[in-house]
Amino acid sequence: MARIKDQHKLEQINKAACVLVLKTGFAGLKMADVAKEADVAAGTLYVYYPTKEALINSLFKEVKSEIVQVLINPKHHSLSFYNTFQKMWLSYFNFCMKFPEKMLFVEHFFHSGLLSKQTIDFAHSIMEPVFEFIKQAQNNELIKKGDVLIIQSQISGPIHETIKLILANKIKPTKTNIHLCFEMSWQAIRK
Amino acid sequence: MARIKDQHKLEQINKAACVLVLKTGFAGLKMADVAKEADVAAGTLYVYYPTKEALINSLFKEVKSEIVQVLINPKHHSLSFYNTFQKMWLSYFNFCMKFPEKMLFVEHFFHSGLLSKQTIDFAHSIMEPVFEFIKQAQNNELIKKGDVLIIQSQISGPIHETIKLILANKIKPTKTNIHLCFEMSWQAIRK
DNA sequence: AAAATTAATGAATATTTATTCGGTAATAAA
DNA sequence: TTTATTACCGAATAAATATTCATTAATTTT
Repeated sequence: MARIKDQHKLEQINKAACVLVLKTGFAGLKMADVAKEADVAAGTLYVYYPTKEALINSLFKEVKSEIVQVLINPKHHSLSFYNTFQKMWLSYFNFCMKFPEKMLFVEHFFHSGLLSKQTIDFAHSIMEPVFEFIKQAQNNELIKKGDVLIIQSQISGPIHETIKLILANKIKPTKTNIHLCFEMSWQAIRK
Repeated sequence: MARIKDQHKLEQINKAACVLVLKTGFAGLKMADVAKEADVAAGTLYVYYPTKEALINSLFKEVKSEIVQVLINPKHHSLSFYNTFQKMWLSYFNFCMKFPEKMLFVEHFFHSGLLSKQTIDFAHSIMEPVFEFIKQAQNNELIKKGDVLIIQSQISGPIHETIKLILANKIKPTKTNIHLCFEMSWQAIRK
């Protein structure tokens, strides 16, 4: 009956927005630039999102979901905790290396004041399975007790900082460096 | 011969900028808002800084210097490495708790693309004494070998994430939580 | 193939925000 | 006390940026 929206175009827009956040920081995120990078007209952005704020919130949710999916890979759940943790850690590290713009996008916007409360709550709730995974390990006396959020920050914090240093060309993503980063996180959380 | 600049007013402006970054994120940093928060006229900002970019760069350098001064307190240098490290860690943690706007300001802007290369280089060079401290401990076989930047990211990363969680009211800054955070970092870096 | 529907366009417009500047007020030197 | 100098003000302006909308192009249905 009518022309339908081009899903590919939406992906182009989302990717463009992520890439630009990485390149220019999110203070520099301009709708005109997003349109140019996505190779669409400025007006087209408003076919998919009513406002810039909506674009950012929607994109944030999508990327955050993608990250959680990277973390909770059912394929890794049959293994021992250490092995599952190791796979999880590596998956996330590799994801960040492959799509630094996505990691930075989420990092930058999370505490930016630009996201709606609804979006923030969504971000926390979607992480529940990950927290459950940590809690179970605590109950089995495999890792330290305490608030799961603090445990988690000991894992994600160093990864993020390390990736940033790699992006800034201050360190190289060598096997040695990556292994050191993982090993330290493991020593941090283990009993 | 003439009226002189009011140092206090400059401090007001700097503090206002930091506070607003914390409140609204730095994408929302507007010169008019800074002026209002600092209780000065918009034009006054341009007495102290030629542009918004200059304001941000100057402020960044100032706050980063302040942070480094917190880290390298000569009073702590006579102690054992563990004790010095502990004091250092606590000083920094307390600083972040007391002035979260400063920590977040530096965090946010460091990878924002808004800082000049000169400012970024300054930030790295000023950290040298801290890196030296870490290297010495490595030579004395007290902590793990490897790139000092990776060691450092294992310490600052969790602190930053934890402070952010506290600010977001997701966890409380109890003795237990703070101690857990410290203990994990120590276990991460120790030999 | 024609009609109907809506995606897509991009120049024009609205809005927001950085910056300027003529005037005023405060302070230091003469 | 007078004069010189400059901080300070804030409304006006300039610049940057988000958003609209009349039009066109593409796609689906009949």
